[in-house]
Amino acid sequence: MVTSRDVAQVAGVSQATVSRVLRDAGPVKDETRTRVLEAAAQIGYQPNALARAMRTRRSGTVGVVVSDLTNPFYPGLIEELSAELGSAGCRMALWTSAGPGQDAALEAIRQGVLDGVMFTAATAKSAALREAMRAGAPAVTLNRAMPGWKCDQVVSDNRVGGQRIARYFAAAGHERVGYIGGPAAPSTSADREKGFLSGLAAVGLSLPEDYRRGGDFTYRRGRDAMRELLSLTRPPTAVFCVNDLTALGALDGARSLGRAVPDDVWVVGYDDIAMASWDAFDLTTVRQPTAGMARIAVQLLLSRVAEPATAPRRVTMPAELIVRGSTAHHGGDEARSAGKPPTTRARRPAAPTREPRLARSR
Amino acid sequence: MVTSRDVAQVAGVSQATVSRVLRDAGPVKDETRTRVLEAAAQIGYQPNALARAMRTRRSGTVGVVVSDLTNPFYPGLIEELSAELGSAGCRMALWTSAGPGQDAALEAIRQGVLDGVMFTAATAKSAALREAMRAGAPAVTLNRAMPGWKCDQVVSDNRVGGQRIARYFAAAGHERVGYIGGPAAPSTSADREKGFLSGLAAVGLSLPEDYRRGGDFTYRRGRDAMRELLSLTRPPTAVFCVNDLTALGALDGARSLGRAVPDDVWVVGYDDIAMASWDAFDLTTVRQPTAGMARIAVQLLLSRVAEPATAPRRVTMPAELIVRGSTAHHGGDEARSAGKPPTTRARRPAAPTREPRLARSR
DNA sequence: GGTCGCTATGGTTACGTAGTCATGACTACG
DNA sequence: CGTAGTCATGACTACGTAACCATAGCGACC
Repeated sequence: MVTSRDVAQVAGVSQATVSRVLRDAGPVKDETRTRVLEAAAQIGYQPNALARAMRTRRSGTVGVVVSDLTNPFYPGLIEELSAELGSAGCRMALWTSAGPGQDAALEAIRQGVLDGVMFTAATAKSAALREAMRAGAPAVTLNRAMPGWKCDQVVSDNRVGGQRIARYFAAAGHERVGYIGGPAAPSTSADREKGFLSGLAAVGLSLPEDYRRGGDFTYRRGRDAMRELLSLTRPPTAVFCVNDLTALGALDGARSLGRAVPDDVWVVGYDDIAMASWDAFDLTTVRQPTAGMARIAVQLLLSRVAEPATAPRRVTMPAELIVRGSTAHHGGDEARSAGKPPTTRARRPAAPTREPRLARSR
Repeated sequence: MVTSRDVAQVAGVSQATVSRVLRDAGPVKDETRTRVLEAAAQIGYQPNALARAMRTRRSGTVGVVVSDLTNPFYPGLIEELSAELGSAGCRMALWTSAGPGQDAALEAIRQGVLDGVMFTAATAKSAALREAMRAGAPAVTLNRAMPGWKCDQVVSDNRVGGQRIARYFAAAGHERVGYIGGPAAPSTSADREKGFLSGLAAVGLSLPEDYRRGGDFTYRRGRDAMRELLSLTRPPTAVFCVNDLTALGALDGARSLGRAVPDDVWVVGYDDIAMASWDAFDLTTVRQPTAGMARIAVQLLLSRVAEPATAPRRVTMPAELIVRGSTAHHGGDEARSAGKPPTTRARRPAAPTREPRLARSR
């Protein structure tokens, strides 16, 4: 291994000067600087990050704990986090919270290998987050609001997102609306549900227990829950699903019972994962600004690494309703008479993606 | 921070003894051991991984470079890698090869923060892999065969996988078969294509240029390519897609033209991603043993970390044809006459997943 | 012309651990 | 009972870097 001492020897200076040059810290004569840099390049010197980390107590690595990579929302988020961290000169260590991932991340914090942690799956019961904060590690929850927790938080406005969908349903004249939810603990599902309920209440609609199903963010549960809803004697005509994966299952559940979407029932999801825009689904959904959320999460975390004592911050970003073919022509007779082959689902040729509240198609 | 010296002081021993106890190395009296362990627990000692890494030249972190997280095959693989690495006591640092990810991983190697690297997106042009090996870092390519490269390699048998599909098509009586491929560089697409072609040749079938489309592993390209194929005057009756994502696009492309799957055209993918078994797709595909591949990749990498001089190894694992509803009732009139509502795709109620070569339904 | 202050640099140490070497206590054996 | 060998432990150092402190050189100012 080639060390800064080797560089010093080649350049004819001391190791201290090499360190100064490479960190661009302290006064160095221009001529000396170039001599050192040339020597470093010549012998292929790369600073040892471990030694540097030990000395500075800064590892340059950020931990990310993600709940479930099989939900495509998270891979997208990770890609953006990875890009942001990379451009900030940081590495990313990844754990999945399934299994011992949370504890492994916590262990890494305690062992000093992480400058901070990002939790994308935190709930009020998260022992790992609590312990991480107790250990004094900078921590950010991403996509999770943690009321009362003294950590930085980045979320999109799930409550408003849910409200919008309620208004969207109501504006289209739906009276029997259904809801397929998620686990109780995550703030995402809780907030979306609260927003949806309050939005319904605001327009004079209610959500009977019959029209309300629990879920677990998965395709399978969405499919089964939708089948249950559509098997009711008076099934809902519009169903909001707590996330896209659930909604995709709901779509398939509806089709498996021979119901047409959107003609017989509207389906709306949440997240705008890539698949939502696929032809097979063409799902109306709410898009979270994941790129912006990732960028802000990284900013918050790194600023807290630099300045640990700042007061906890919460950033809430707006969400956007994306209208596609799984809604919007309620009772659309023009679609049924379009003369399409029987094996093709009726679908609007192009879906507008703006002005959600005005999107009613008749 | 609490150090091993603090533990030593509390336990009334030297720091060296604390180190011996915690690494379980060297002779230590039982009584001393318990005293040290109690002291460590009492003051909440956690060894500093950075200092340990610097001393041992072993960071306990493995780098993973993945090409494209939006292809669900990779999240699945990562989850399994994460679990395997975790149970081996290693951390995982993740980069995406899009953007500067490859170089960032290489930099991490040179800076000594990684014990080794896993490349899931390597091609013959991979500068990062070449440089990593030149730097002497243990490296494993996962899901990529690199003929002539002196690195450990873990792949499934993509050639045999392609051959099986050719035989499967031929056994069902298909004479006009199509192929939607992938980029030329990755061994996965190249081997699947070679296998498919040789399999066709073995049963006396050929693949005309018209029936052969290039691709890029994406849904969109699969959809567009399928539309092109089905717009031919004599379109293929069975299409093999180089991966599932392409095949899902192909399914939607076929439907968008009003063609029924599998009645008008069979579609087969490769990877068996979670979505392939969804009702909306019900895709016949080839399953790679990802869990086993991940386990072996970790084994190979860690064994090379321990013993860098061993000869490069390549492990090829078998792939398995999974038959679902996107194939298997070629010309199935019973499906067309099933009386389902026009907006629902015809589909077999339950798909057998075994005995591929005998699966023809008439 | 002496002192102050600034620049440029080198010597040295510390980060927390693992490993090397030395040493004392104790056991076994002739 | 002396010695060889083993066990148990402590003192010390090195890993590669950053940071602290000292110092030499030099110009400016009174």
